[in-house]
Amino acid sequence: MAKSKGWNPEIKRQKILDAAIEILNQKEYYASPIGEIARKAGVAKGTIYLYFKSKEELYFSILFMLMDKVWEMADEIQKKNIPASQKLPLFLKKHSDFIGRYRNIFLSVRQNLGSHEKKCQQELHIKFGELLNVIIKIIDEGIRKKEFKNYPSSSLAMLYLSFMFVNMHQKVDMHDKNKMMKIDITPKFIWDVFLGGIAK
Amino acid sequence: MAKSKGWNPEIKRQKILDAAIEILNQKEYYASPIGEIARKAGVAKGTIYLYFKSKEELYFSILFMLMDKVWEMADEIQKKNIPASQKLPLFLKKHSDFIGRYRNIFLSVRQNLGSHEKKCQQELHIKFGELLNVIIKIIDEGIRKKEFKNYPSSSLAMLYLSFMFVNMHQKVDMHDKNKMMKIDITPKFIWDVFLGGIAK
Amino acid sequence: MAKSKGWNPEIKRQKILDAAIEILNQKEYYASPIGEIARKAGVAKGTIYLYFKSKEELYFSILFMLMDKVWEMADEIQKKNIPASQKLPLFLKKHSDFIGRYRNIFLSVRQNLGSHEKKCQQELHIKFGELLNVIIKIIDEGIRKKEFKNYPSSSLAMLYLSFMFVNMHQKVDMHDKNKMMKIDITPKFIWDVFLGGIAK
Amino acid sequence: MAKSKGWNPEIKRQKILDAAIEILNQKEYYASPIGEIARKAGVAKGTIYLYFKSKEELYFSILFMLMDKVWEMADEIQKKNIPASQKLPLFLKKHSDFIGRYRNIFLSVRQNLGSHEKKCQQELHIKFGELLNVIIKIIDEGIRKKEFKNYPSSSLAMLYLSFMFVNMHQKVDMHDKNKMMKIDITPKFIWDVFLGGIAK
DNA sequence: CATGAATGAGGCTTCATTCAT
DNA sequence: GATGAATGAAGCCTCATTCAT
Repeated sequence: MAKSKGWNPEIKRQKILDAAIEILNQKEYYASPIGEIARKAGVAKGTIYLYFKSKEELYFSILFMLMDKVWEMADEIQKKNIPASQKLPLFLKKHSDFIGRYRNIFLSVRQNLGSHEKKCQQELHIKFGELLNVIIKIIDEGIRKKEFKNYPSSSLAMLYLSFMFVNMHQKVDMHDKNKMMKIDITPKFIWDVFLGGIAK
Repeated sequence: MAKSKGWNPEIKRQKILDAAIEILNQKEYYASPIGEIARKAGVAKGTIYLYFKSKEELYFSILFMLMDKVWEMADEIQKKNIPASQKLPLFLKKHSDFIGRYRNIFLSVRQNLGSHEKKCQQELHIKFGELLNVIIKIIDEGIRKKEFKNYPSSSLAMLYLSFMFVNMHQKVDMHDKNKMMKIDITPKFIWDVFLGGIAK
Repeated sequence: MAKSKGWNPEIKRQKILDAAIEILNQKEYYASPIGEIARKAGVAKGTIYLYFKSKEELYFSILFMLMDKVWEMADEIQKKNIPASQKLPLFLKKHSDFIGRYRNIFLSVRQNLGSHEKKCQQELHIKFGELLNVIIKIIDEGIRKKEFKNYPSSSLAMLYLSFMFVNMHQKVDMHDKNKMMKIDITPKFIWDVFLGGIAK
Repeated sequence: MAKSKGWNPEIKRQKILDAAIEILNQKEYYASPIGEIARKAGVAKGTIYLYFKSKEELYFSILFMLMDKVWEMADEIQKKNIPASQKLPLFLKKHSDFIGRYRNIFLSVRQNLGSHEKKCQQELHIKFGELLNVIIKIIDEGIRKKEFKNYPSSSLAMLYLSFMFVNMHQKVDMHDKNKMMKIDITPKFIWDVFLGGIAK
């Protein structure tokens, strides 16, 4: 801040984060060398260590950033003046695009929940709690307004959030019919089921 | 000759698999050195390579085994002479314990779907297709019998299967209330929502 | 010797040697696992260690055997009642077939002259000396009979023996003419040059 | 930038090459661990991989370098304005020292001609062809000028080149006389025989 | 004698991290 | 601040050798 000739450390930091996100979304953490991230970011390997203490910190910085963005989306929607039964599908749709671009990173979060780095794991946990909280608020509101059944809101919110990780638009091999089948799951479909159930 | 008396390759193979499963369920593939698996299995590193061609083959053997078991559960239930609307929650309940013990391994499957080792990836894909197929059969049956709405059965099956990965009985930090909250999601709860929806 | 039911350890020993020779002639010593030799010989890995103290001893046993055979060839020819100028090309021709089949093993001898295993290296050295001796005898005889010039016979013998390792019937890429060229070196050609020189 | 002052990649590369050459000249490729080469070069194991993609590439770099030097020697002599019958012994003498220091490496070339790494093997083959070509030119010239007999020049060249691998100045155990004998083969001696033959 | 499962040392290679420039 | 050469720990895997059967 307030550096002389229009140079901004935040910009370089972001460049590194962007490069890392792109790579970490394609490959596993352990298959994504710092060197490759540095090359894609257009900086030297050593430079990354000026902005992040370690590879792990870089990784968690990404997760935090993404979680924050998801939280912002949810929070923004939560504040809207529309019924809860419109907020939830709206958020589902909005973040489905967002998540789509970062699905692998998010999946790895869940897998790594329970790793070493205590400090970061905890913060991640907290951030997840905050997100869950926003959803709970929306659901509580819906229940209060008699839009939703009187299920425990936290459990509903948890179930709802797990839809974040549903693979949309999957292609699956169906062996006995000997051909590839495209299974189109849309946010709208998920919401319809979540709202109305499948029972006739 | 020589392997006469009390020697059984299957037992040792299983010992290795068990050790690997335990470790791979805690950490990522890349964070689970063969040496650690060997130590836990009580054998030498080299011994593992008598039973598995490579670390990757060991990994996929586990995935295949687990997928097969899940498929068997589903298939067994599918053949029962009860309505589809009882089959689905039954499967959900039955495998929820099973999955619980191996959740992280299953999660890593999803993350890694799309990695290197073409041959194995394909087989995994096929196995997943077979599992999906069993669920589709059940749902198709339910639709035919007018138990379920007329949604595309493959999409419903996919959504249903994604419940496999829902974290049951979660503990989550709720920051603004400054305390840990236990969120109890049971198979029954999931099924109630899936069947009847949340709309009042 | 004198075992009961017509069983002969020498036969099994030879079977192992034959298998090892075949493999060691195709690949390097370090690229020829004992296991592969055992498989080709139709015995168990452990069995090899009943006949040879170590892989290295097996290797040297082969070298010794081959050297002995070459020596026998030379010695047999040396004793013939023909002029030295016929003995040398005869030996050249005879052993060129023999060597052809075992060239790589022989080449590795030269390369390994100077390794660890003092004991074996020394014996190999001695065996080479004995072979050299036979050739020297022939040449000395030729010199005495005025067939050959009065060069130091040991040096001539050494030079002569080095022809053992000439690659006969080579195919070589000639780049500037952009095609493969077959270079046919025969024992007779070598002898003609050795005897008469290339000067016009 | 940063590599500014006293740093030269070629120097370190050469240091590694020198160390590798020294070791590879004493032992087989497979008996020469990268670790030992690194230690002799005074660098860490990992450093070697900054300059060479793999152990195999390091090995072939050495072979290429040596082959190039031999080729240069030959080419330089070929261009001289002296009769072919002086060029050949000159080359023999000049490279005999050079080869002497690297004999085992050269021998391993011959042994390994026909191994894995297709790409490198082929380049090596081509380099050998180029060297052979220079010698052929000299011999062709000698034949044209009636210095040499009208033998096929390629075969003569091949035979001539095989003298590269003759062990000069050998010490051999002569067992029946119970003493070590020194056999002094000089380039001049080889040339005398090659030129004039041994026949009286 | 014969077997082959088991061992573990040791080889190659990758990559996070450091540090002199 | 920025760089990237250097490091060396650590991972996967092979294979000579042993030993219980």
